[in-house]
Amino acid sequence: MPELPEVETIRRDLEKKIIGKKIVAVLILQKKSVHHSADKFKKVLIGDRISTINRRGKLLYLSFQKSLLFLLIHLKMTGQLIYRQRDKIVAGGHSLGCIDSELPNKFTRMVVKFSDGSELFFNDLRRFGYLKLVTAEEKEDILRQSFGIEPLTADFKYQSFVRLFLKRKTTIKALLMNQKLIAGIGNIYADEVCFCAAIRPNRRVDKISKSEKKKLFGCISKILLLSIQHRGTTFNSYVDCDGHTGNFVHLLKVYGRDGKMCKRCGGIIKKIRVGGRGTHFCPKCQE
DNA sequence: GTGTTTGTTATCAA
DNA sequence: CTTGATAACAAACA
Repeated sequence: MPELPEVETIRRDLEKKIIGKKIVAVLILQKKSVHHSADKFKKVLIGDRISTINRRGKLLYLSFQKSLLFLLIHLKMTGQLIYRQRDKIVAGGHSLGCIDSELPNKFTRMVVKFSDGSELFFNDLRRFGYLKLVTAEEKEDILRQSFGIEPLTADFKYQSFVRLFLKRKTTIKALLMNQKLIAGIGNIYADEVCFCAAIRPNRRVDKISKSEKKKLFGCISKILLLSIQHRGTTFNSYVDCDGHTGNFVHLLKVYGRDGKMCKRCGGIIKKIRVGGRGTHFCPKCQE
C-alpha cells in the first residue's frame, strides 16, 4: 500500500542510485505488468540511461537521456522497486519484504539490468501495478487529468484546500482519498489525518467547520512529512528500494489499531467501513 | 471455503 | 455537467 510517503522514499533513494546508469538488459517476466509489447519495451530502454525520476501523487515517472518517452510506474497495492548491486551476498530466508531474499522471486514482474552489474526489480504480488511508456504529451495529460493538488509543494495552499469543500457532500475520508482533488493520500494516511484533526472519517465535508479545515490542512503536511522522515509505513508488503521496511508503522495512531487504546485520550479505537474501505478512528476524541 | 486487504476505474444514479 | 456511491479487479493469507 505505497502512498505518497512510501513512493517519495523510493523516489529519493532511487535518484541516488540509478540516475545516469546505462540499461543493458530488460527482462519481462509478467506481460500484464508492462503495458506494451516486450519488444517495444526493450527497444526503447536498452542502451539508454536514466535521466530523472519524479513523482506526482503515488505515480513515479522516469525520463531518459536519449528517448523522449517517459516511463510511468504505479505500484498500486503491492508493487515494490528493489535495487541490488552486483555480487550482493544473499541468504535465503523470509518471504515478502525481506532484505535478504533472493531475487528475482515468484512475484518479480520485470528486471532492469545496468552496465555496472546492478539490477532493478519490479515485484508485485497482486499484479495491480504497472509500467508504461508514454510520450511527453500523454504524460502531461495524465498528470493534469488524474491528479489534484500536490501536498508538500507550494501549490498546497490553505485557500486551494478549502475550495475542495465547496458544493461537496461526501465524507472527509473520501475527499482526502480522491486523487483528483488531493494527490497521494490513501487509506492509511486518510485515517491518520482524520485522527490528527480529531474528525471522524465519515463526517460529511459540509459539516466541517473552518477551524477544523485549518486543522486538517495542517495535519496533511505534518503526517506526510513525518512519515517520509521515518521512511514510510510498512503494513503488508511495502519495502524501500533496499528492501527495508518503513518505520512509521510504529507511529500510527489509528490505522490497524482497532481494539487498542487511543494514544490521545485512552478510548478504544474502532474499525468501521467508509466507502467500502476499512476505516479506523477513536469514537471518544474524534467528532 | 470465506472474508479481508486497497488504488483505481467503470458504471450507474441523482 | 457534476457529484457520489458502489462494484469490480487481482491474489494471497488467516
